[in-house]
Amino acid sequence: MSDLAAALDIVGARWALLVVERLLDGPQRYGDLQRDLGVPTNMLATRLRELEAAGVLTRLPLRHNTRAYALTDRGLALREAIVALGRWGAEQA
Amino acid sequence: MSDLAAALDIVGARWALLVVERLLDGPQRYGDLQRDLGVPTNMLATRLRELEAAGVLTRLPLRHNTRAYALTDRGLALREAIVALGRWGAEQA
DNA sequence: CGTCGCACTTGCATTTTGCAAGTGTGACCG
DNA sequence: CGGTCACACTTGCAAAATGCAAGTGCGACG
Repeated sequence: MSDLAAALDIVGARWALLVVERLLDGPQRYGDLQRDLGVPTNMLATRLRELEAAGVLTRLPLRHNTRAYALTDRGLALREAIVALGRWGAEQA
Repeated sequence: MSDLAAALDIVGARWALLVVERLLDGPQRYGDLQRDLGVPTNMLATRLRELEAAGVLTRLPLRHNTRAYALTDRGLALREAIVALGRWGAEQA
């Protein structure tokens, strides 16, 4: 499997990169991600579980039943790729 | 829709970026892509149609019922993003 | 005129995604 | 102490995307 295929295996699923992009601005709560991205709640829950398992993000417990999701170093390392893809997308206007 | 979302709308589908990556090495024929990537033939046909419609690649007629697929400028512009994602994928070893 | 390679298409099973509604839990209000 | 609320999910089911296997069309070549 190529390097690109390995990357897509982790962040190639629908919404995954968009979640990571949102977290580049700092930790976010579940409801914030949901409202900002418009992602279906079950998909968001699934993606967050997968990305946590892949070591891309972690859960930070806040108060009682509230937590925030924050990128790990591995997640932050996606910034370059996300910026590059975003620039490409912007050029298609 | 964000720039990233716009990009993923075009190259976010499964196999799409892998096809583009393969074409960064130069034009390829259908059978070559299929064998090199291990992509199901109907998916490959669908992706090639979509990527052509999006202006990412073009068909170059060779002889009779053979053609090659080549990236357009728009397709070549994905190189930076693909390299960045590939590097990230390599770091996860 | 029959066979071959190439580029697909088609039919159907499996998997992923999406929508809508429901669940659990602790804080806060009266 | 009971009721309501916000938040973070889970669940059930329909729709869409993906994958597998087999089939089609069509020039070239013998």
